[in-house]
This record gives sequence, structure tokens and C-alpha cells, in this order.
Amino acid sequence: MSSTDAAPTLDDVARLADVSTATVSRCLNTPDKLTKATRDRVLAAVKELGYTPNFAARSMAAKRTFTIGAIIPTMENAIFARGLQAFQEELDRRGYTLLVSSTAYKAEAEEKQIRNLVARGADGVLVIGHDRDPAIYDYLRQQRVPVLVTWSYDDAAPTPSIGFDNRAAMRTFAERVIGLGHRHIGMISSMSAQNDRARMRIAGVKDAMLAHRLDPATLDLIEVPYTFDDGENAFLQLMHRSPQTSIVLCGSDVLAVGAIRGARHMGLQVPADVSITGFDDIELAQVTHPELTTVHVPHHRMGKLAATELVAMIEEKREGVSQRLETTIVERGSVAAIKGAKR
Amino acid sequence: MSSTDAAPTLDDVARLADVSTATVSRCLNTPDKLTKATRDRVLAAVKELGYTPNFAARSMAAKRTFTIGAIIPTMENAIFARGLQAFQEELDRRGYTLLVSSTAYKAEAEEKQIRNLVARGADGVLVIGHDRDPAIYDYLRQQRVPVLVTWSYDDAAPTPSIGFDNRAAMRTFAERVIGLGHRHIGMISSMSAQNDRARMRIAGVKDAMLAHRLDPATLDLIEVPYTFDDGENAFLQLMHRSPQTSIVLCGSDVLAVGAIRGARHMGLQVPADVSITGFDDIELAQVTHPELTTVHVPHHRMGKLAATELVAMIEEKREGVSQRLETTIVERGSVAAIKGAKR
DNA sequence: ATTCAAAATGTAAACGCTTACAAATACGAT
DNA sequence: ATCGTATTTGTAAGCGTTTACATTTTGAAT
Repeated sequence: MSSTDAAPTLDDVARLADVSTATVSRCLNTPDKLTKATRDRVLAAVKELGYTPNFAARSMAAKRTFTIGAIIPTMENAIFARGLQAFQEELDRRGYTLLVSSTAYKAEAEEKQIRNLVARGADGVLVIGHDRDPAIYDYLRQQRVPVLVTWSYDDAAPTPSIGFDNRAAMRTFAERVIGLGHRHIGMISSMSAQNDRARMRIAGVKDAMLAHRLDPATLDLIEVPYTFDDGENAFLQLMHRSPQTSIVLCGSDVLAVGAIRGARHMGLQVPADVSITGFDDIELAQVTHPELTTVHVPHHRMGKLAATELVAMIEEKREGVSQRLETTIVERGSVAAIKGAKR
Repeated sequence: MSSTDAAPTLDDVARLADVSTATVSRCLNTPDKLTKATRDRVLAAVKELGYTPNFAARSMAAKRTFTIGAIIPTMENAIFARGLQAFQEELDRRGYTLLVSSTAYKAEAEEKQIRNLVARGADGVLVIGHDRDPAIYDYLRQQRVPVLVTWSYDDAAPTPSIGFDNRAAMRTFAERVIGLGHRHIGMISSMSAQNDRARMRIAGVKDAMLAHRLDPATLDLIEVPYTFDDGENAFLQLMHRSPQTSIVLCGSDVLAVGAIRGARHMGLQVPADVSITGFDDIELAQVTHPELTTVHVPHHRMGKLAATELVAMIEEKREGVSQRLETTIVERGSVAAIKGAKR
């Protein structure tokens, strides 16, 4: 209705409702501490003025923001979207707001983003993977901001994590495809520096090779950034220098989709001429042709559990407890057995 | 080094550097107003304490946050990712931080998100498309928060916009494909309620039909949400009820990719049996087979211009000026001409 | 040496909330 | 009616910055 000069404050509401500011504050935060009569009066005033509490003032006074920050490597593709969505939903349910920022996979960018989030008063922080400059962990500890790692599980790490064992997951998966008779193996990974997930997946493949008496040194590995184009280029390069490659394991579905396109552009049939696999099982894995055989990650569950745990860490002021989730293998159509394979 | 009990404040820094809090503040905000000697002393203290300014306190005192909020319909797919990335980069360059939140295409969720952003002190707000409850615009006006619309251009709208003419873009595109001889046209659109972009794209198709003496009433239109599955299901439904359909125009690349999968599952060849088109030209359009013929939107330019304009609105305290960007048609492989078409 | 304007620094009042504590009020038991 | 307790409301002190204004310092000009 009325259109005063500046944004209305608690004082304005208090004056209009003829109560103290404390009462207005209580009405907004702990409404059941008020008589219905006053509550209604205050609410009416709030509505009439179109009052919105000032977040900065509130969080300064309360020393709480009910905000949680998440730093993810990228928003450009959907890798983290589903998990984050679930994380956000659970947070919502518990009265927290999510602040997201992305680093474009630049380790240096992460520290800045984290400081920003903390400066903004994040009550807790969610990060992807364990690997990062120890200074970041020191800073977070000094600021007393709880951190939770996700997308990775490592019991031995000092930071609690809710995720899965990337190495074991990839190992199991690789063993399965090697069991199909593949001997000339290529791998396209994201850059492994400062990225334990990528590194562990590579290690997993090597574990599997070892288990099958293949020399891990023969793994034709190529590390690239994270786009479709990167995947395609890597694939072309790989097939060019190792034409006998029968399967290319990709560190992510995005890279795998790029690789499939590369195969098409080279005139190779997938999986008849070459098998290609992904990792993550994002929706994208089901729109390619052939659809992608990949490792399914429990995005939703992981996001939800992470939210639950992080909120508990904050509210109960306790250390986080790690939790290992299981991954599963999803066979679709991008892998074929080698003809004449023993098993 | 030291690890005091709570997060260090300006006061702590001031004490350590043996200056007043005002000096510390100036050192952080307008460093050239200080002697090099004091500046160095303060900076050293900042570093020693690991001081990070408290954002809430700062924005309360300065009544500025250098934060801009953006509300997008979804983060689940990459439709808005590229534009937002460019928006963010330009903002960064100008010293602003971006806060993003998404509504999952729920109109009701938008108001809440916007209030939240404003409460958090956003100096300006970016939204997608013009359509929304007028109450939202009223609120923003009352709070004196500049708003800029993007992904849509409408000279007549009261809110300034930096985008393209969805209707004209779709009309031109549809005319082109109709010119290829298609007479039985299907369309899969996002839900058009509270979504001028979707509505205008539909209108564009009808415009084109009219221009080609086709009855717009014969357009077989189906509206669904925004996922791959929605696109696939819509396609199946469409082809089931109108088997003679020769081309399906989709309101977005995501729906189109779903439709292509639907065609594959039905055993239909694209484009031999049926043509399918998209809209947006996100990277996804190039990983399907066939690659998608679509309307290219200048994501990057749009994001960058939006950032520039919104910051100008804030800093120069002036009305925004709208700007219309051009779209182009990208022909890839998902459209075929009807055999024996006149022209 | 003295003067004066300019530059550097300090003082202290906001900013809009929350909350400990104090005061007032309501209500049941006597 | 009176008292005591529980409930509701008010008072006012922070929370950590920025910034207008006041004060001090600096250094060039005399």
C-alpha cells in the first residue's frame, strides 16, 4: 500500500504495531512466544509495510546465518547438479539456504571462494574431494567453520567425507570390462593435479590391470580438462597414437560423450570398433547413441546425507562422521566383449 | 601463526598494527589514502591474524554489498550456464559477486528467492524472461533494487531487458523449415504459463504457419516440463497421435535431445523419417546423432552485456536501457527437406 | 623558525537486528 | 482480595564495519 522512502526496518514495524522491536523480532523468529493478538498485529504491520528483514543485520546480531556454502568445480555441466539439488532440498527442509560458487576446476580459485563464503558468514561449507591446499583447511579450522567433503570417501583423511571410494569403484568397473577380453586399454581422465577423484580413478584402473596381469605402464592415459571437446580431442589423439586400443575408459560421462562423438567423427562404431565407458551416470549418459555404460553414483542420496551431516555438525557442534556410499555399474550399450575372449 | 579464540575483527587488527579501526578499514578499501609505512604495518597485521572482513558488518555499515543476484529457472541442465558464466565473469571484472538461485521453473518459488536475495542485500537482480507476478516488480521497485530481464527482449515491457526476440527468432526458423516442405508440424514446448519465452516461441511458429498459408490450429502442440524424459515422452505421444508429423519443433535443445532419443527408441530415423529441431544451441546440441539443427543464442554476449548494463544501472542510479540481440540459425543434421517439395 | 594547506589518522556515531535481563501482566490457588 | 508463578512484553547493550567530522602530522613556502 504505502510507499515510504526507504526500505522499512524493524523499528518501522514496531512503531506501526505499537510494540517494541524485541517483540517484532520474536514474532518473526519465535512466534509462539507471543499472544495471538500481538502476533496478528505485528504480522499485519509487516504485511502493510512490505517488510523484509535485513539479512546482514540479522546475522550480525545472531552470529548465525543459516547459510551453507558449497564450492563445486563447475556448473557448466550437470555432473554436480543432481547431488547439489538434493543437498539444497534437504537444507531447505532444515531451514538453511545454500550458496553455491564454482571454481572452473582452478585450485587457486577455491581459496578465494571459500574465504568469500566464510566472510559471508556461511555456517558450514561443503567441498568436492579432499585434495586442496592445507592452508584452506587451516583457515577453516581457525574460523571454526565446519567442512564436509563429498564425492569422495577417505577414512584416513582428516576431513570427514560423505562419498564413495573412487578407486575401488573404478577398479571394480575396470575389472569387469577387462574381463570381457580387452587388453589394449586407453583412458581419458580429467586433470589429476589437486583432484583426488581423478587420481583415484586412474589408480583404480591400474589396480584392475595388475589384478589381470596386465602391465599398468601400458595404460594409455591422457589427461584433459572437462568439456565435450576435450573428450573428443583426447579420443582422437589416443586412437591416433594407439590404433589397436579396444576400449577407452573415461573419467567422467562428459568426457565419454565427447569420446563417442570423436569416434563417430572418425567413422568408428561404438562398441563394435571400440568400447567407451563413462563415470558418474548423469542424465547425459542416456541420450547418446549408444547409451553409455558407466558407474552409477548415488547423487541424490549423497547430497541428502551430506546436508544432514553438515547441519548436524553445525547444530550439535561436533566432528563430522564419514560415510561410505556404494556405487553400481550400469551396463548400457557402449561396451562390447572382445571376440574370442577366454571369459 | 597464532590461533586466537574467535575470528579476528577489525579491532584486533587495529590493536596489533597500533592504529585506529578507521585506518584499517581505509587500508582495505582505499589503500592509497595511507602512508606506505602504515599500510604495510596494517597488511602485516591482517596477514598475521588471518583476518577476513565480516561481510554482514561491512554491508550494514556501507549499505552496499557489491553483490548481484540472479534467479534462473534451473541449474539442472546447461541452458543458462554459459550466459551466467559470462555474466559472472564480467561482474567479477567490475568487483561484484554473483549469487545464483534457481526456481525449478516454479513461478511461486521465484518470489521467495527474490525476497531472499534482496534481504541479503543484492544491489541488483537479474531475472530470466518478463513474465512474473506484478507483485514481484512492485516489491523490487519499493525496495529500490534495479532489475534487468534477460533471455527475452521486449521494448514494450516496463522492465528493461537485454535479450532477443523469441517470437521473431522462432518465426524465422520455422519459416525456414516450413520452406523445406513440411506441412504436418508438431511442437514440444516447455510449459508456457508464466513463461513468455515459451509462449513467444509458440507464437513464432504460428506466425510462420500463417505466413505459409497453414492453419495455426493444425499445429500439434504439447507442453511439458524441461527434462530429457519430458522431451522423449512428449515425442512418443505426439507421433502416436499424429503419425504423419514430418517435423517436430522443440522449444529447447534439451527437449529436442529427448525427442531424438524418443525417435531412436521408436525406430525412427532422424531426419529421414522425422525432422527434429532445438532452440538455444547449447553444447549438448553437438553431441547427439544427428547433431541438432537449432537456433543459436548469443549466450556469452548476452551475459556480458547484462552485467555491464546492470552495474551501470546500480552505479549511475539510472533506468536500464534495453538491447536487442540477434539470433542465428545453425543447420546441423536433424532436419531434412520433404521430397518433392515445391521450393 | 613560522605559517598554512594538504595529507594522514583518529573519534565516534550510525547501520538494523537479536537477546539477556528487567518489568509488567495474566491467571490459578489460596 | 492476595500472593506467587508463569507468561508476555519492554529496555538497552551489543554485533563488526564504514564514514563524517575532528584532530594531528607533514612538508613546502615564507
